[in-house]
This record gives sequence, structure tokens and C-alpha cells, in this order.
Amino acid sequence: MSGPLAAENAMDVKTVCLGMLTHGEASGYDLKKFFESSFAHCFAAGYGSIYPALASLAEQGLVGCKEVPQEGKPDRKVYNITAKGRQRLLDELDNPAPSHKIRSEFLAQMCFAELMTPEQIRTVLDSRVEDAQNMLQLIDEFEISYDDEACDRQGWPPGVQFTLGFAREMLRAQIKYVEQNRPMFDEESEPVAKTAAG
Amino acid sequence: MSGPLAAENAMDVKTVCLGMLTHGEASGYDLKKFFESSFAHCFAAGYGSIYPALASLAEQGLVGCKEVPQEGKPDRKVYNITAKGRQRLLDELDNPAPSHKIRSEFLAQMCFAELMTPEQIRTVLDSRVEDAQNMLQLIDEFEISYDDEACDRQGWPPGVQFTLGFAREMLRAQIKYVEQNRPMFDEESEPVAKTAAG
DNA sequence: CGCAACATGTAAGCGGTTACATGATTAC
DNA sequence: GTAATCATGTAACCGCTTACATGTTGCG
Repeated sequence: MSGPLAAENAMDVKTVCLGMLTHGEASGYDLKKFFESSFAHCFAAGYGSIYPALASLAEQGLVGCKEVPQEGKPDRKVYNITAKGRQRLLDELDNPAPSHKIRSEFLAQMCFAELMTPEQIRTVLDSRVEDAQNMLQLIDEFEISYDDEACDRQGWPPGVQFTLGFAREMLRAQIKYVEQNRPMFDEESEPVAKTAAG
Repeated sequence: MSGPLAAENAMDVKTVCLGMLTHGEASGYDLKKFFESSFAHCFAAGYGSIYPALASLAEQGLVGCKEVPQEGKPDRKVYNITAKGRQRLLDELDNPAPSHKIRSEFLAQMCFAELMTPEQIRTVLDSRVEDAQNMLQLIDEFEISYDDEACDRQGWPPGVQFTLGFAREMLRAQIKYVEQNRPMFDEESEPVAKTAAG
């Protein structure tokens, strides 16, 4: 500890919180909503990681915190990024090859589809499509929400737009692929499989 | 233990190992190669999780194990799935809504692209495309490998084909999106963002 | 009357990653 | 000689998930 090896850029929940605060001050509760709406597709997080993250950031002086008293509710703790925090964020953003990992019980399960009944397969595929559609809707709602907020920015910054668009494309591609390839499992008559590139 | 609450279908490394053994017997080393080739995109795993998983499966009688002595190398432990294991696998596969989670440092980082230099952005996007292309190649190589193996199956079962195709489509969509939207960051002249649906 | 939203946190646990440990053979 | 491949494992660590704990306001 205390060594000079502190420069490991990680992009964990802490860093993402830090980044979110560059879009304006927010409470842990606010950030959770962000994490579970448009952000859920690429980087989910719950209270159990957000609150400790904010506490840790505050302790390191990377964020400031003002407690806004409220009646009948716990004090709202509104966090804002400090100059030191902004610098740290820039350091973390320097990672030239950030990871993009998928952990899919869905795909793992589908690998062994021949051990499932046609009905089980149908259910699983339906649930995946439904899930993707819900995500798409969340993203759309989120994108529009930019002027709900109490500030006059003109839409989200390009970085966020890129990320939202990326997620959208992935979800659309998912839905398309599932719909085009589900016949594969109905009978073993027509092996489609190649996503009809035409 | 011994409680009746053992029916939690999880689709963790253990279960995937179990499933892989339905395609034929294999050693931990073999499974690792599987996990890091075509499977890496959707469910990565290292020795640190595979060997303990196999040990645990063997302990529960879900897999059998024969030790094949070798010269100058540790005994090769070849595992095969048991009837009990097959039943357990069927139980695990019953999950109607398996998860599909993404943890992307890449997307998290890109959210804050306006804090990065154009060169940093370029590097990050390049690395993502390269990564995706490597994955695509791994998948192609893997798909062809079906007849390399010492058995006369006619290509992978439909489940595996579905999974491979899914991964391919996702990766292609990734590359396409990145290439089409990188102008977004060159100058702030042409905000493309919507993946030119034409 | 009960549930959802608001609001913050703690603590245990779990699954997986990383690094370590060992050692012969083969190819460059 | 030195790196890679074959081959198996252990142990510490770490970050995240889940469940728990608390309390008010307001809607249906």
C-alpha cells in the first residue's frame, strides 16, 4: 500500500459514478436510476455498490458532498465532482483497450438446445426478445429525458449518444437474429442459421 | 445441506462444463480451450474456475473421471457426464428467462468521450474493432474444427450453431456501428449517430 | 390498507479472476 | 537457451450481488 502503483485504470462502478457526475451533481439514488435505465444494458449496478463507491470517492476527495435536509426522509446527499476527481477520471479514461465482456446464461443455455423441449426453447427465445424490447424502450425514454432535467443542455453529449446508439444496434440485431433463426428449432427441416444476408 | 432447496438453476461455469461434456468426454485442459475460443465471447472462464468446477461435479457424482497416465506430464483426467449429471443439466436448462449481461468498460468509457482526446478515442475504437475481428476469426476456425475431432458428427448441433451465429451477428453489428459512427468524433460537423438505416 | 417511490446505508457471501507452483517435451 | 504447449491444481483477493434494516409520504 501507499506505493506508486496507484495508476491502474479500471472503469469500475466508482469510476462510472465519477463520470456521471461530470453531467451534473447527483445523489446515490439518482445515479441508481441512471444505472438501471439506459445504462443497465452495458453496466448494471445496485445500491450495494453505488453507495460504498460514493463514500469511497468522497473519502479520497474526488467528489464533494452537500447534505440537503428533507422532511420525513433521510438527508439527500448530493455529490459533485472535484478538480481532483476530474483529473482522476481523465487518468482512468486513458485505457487504450477497455474490455467489453458478455456473460450470457442465455447463450450458454442455447448451446444445449437439443436437450430442451421445443416449448422450453420457445419460452427462452420469447423472453430474450421481450427483454431486448424493454431495454430498447428504456433507452428511447432516457434519450428523450434530456430536457426533463433542470438544465438547458441540448441533448446528451456525443459520447453518451454513441453509447446509446451502440446499445440500440446490439439489441435490434439480437431481436432480428432470434426471430430469423427460431425456425431452426421448430423442425429439423430448414437449417437457416446464417441470418439471410440479403 | 440436504435441504429441498437445491433446485436453483444457475448456468454457471459448473453447469456449462456439464453441458460441454454432453458433446463428448474431455479434460479440464480441453474445456479451457473451448472456453477461450468460440465461447469466450459469451462466457469466459479460466483454469481457476474450471478445475474446481470439475472437482465439484465429480464429488457430486455428476461426472465420471478416468485418469490417463502420461509420460512426463501429469495424468490426463478425462471427464464424462453421468446419467445423474445429465438429469441435473436438464434441470438447470429449465430456466425460462436466462440472463444476458454485458459489462463493458468500453461503453462506459465512451460515455465520457468528450473528456478524451481524438487520438485516445481513435485508439479505443480501433482496439474494439480489432478485438471483434479476432473473435470472428476464432468463431470461424472453431466452426470448421468439427471434423478435426476424433468423431464423425456432421457439424455442431443446432444449439451450438445458433450460439455461434448469434455471436457472429453481434460482432458484425459492433464493427459496423463503430465504423459508421466514428466520424461523430472527428469534428463536430456531422452528427451521424443513427446507423443510417437504409 | 397496502404498495410504490423516496432515500441511505451495512454485512455477508459468492463466483470468478489473478497469481503462484510444478515439470517434461518440443520447436525455434 | 528459451519460449510455448501440454497438464493440473491451489489460494488469496476483489468487486459485485443479495438480503437486511429503517422510515415517511402519497396514491389507489
